Amino acid sequence: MNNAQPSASVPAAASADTPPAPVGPFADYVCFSIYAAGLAFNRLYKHVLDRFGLTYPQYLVLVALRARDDRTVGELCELLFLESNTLTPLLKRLEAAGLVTRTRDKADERVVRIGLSAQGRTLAADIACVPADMVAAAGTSEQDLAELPQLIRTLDSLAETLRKALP
Amino acid sequence: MNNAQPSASVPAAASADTPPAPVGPFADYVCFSIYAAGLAFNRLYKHVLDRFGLTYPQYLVLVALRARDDRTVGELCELLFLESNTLTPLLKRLEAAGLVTRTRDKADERVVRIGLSAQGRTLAADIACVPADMVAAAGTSEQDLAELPQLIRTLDSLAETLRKALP
DNA sequence: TCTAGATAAATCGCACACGATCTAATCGTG
DNA sequence: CACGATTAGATCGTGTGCGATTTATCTAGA
Repeated sequence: MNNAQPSASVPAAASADTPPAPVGPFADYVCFSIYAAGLAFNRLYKHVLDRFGLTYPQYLVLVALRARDDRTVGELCELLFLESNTLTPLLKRLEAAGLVTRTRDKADERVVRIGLSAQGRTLAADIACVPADMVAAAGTSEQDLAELPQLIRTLDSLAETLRKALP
Repeated sequence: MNNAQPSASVPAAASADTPPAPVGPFADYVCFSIYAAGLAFNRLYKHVLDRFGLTYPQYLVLVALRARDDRTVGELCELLFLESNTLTPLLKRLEAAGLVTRTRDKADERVVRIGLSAQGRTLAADIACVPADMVAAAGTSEQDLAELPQLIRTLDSLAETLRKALP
């Protein structure tokens, strides 16, 4: 009811101060904040990852493979919360770039295993500086940094709730 | 240093418990949490918005126009943090669907003004139930709800920092 | 054994999202 | 008034993302 709505919650901020949602500030506004933060992160990542020729999800795949190699497509889907119809073409692009290998599993021909090529392993090591680059590029304030652990916990919990709500 | 990392932080969770980022848990993991939460929200929105035939950004445009009509493309870009190259085709789709009108501004022929059609106004009123639908579909817990105002503040502040870091 | 279901990826169509670039219109300064 | 600079949208190409479907393989049960 009486929560001081920060002015950045866009759909409401349009007209002066009418909270139009009958259920309170949730749903619309937390969605939008996540959406907008995702856009902003993606844009900054584009710039930071540009010199590696990688997109953000491609970067995530390399980080996952650096931690452990020879993963199946399904494992990567689960890790990144993506569907195979998104990952398959992405992985083919990484293969075309010479960064990963895609081989049918001998034991189960349905499964495709993804491994790092030599070049991919080198790049996976090189991108270890990306988190630091992001912090530097963002010029993150101490205040923001202090709130991040709680932010992550809340986001992960929320995302888990949403994922469980789907068929 | 010693923050109990929830297991959902994917790129690290791959190998047992090695925090690979030299700068601490930021950058990589908060990005990923936002990314994953955005994916989850988007998927749930797809299902909720399906009966209206709208996507999430299309829904945002209608909500913005419901609050105030006859906006310029640039105003909508600013509100939604999108570029014209994203909004222009989206608005053309909404126009093709008969929901909005696109007219050149008489005073400044460079400007295109977006208005709601009669059908668009009806739909904009109908989608007022979407926030409640989302809450219902998500089965949001009381605990999550309590943390949302702080979550929104942190996300908006973070997004603002990121946006200011770009050219 | 042989086939009905289940499973893993892949394919298809559509809609964002962005960087780079283009066009048309307006503005600013001489 | 003129003309370079700016501004508002639009266009183009690439890369996600997802729902629906398809293909190939594997597994269970009669």
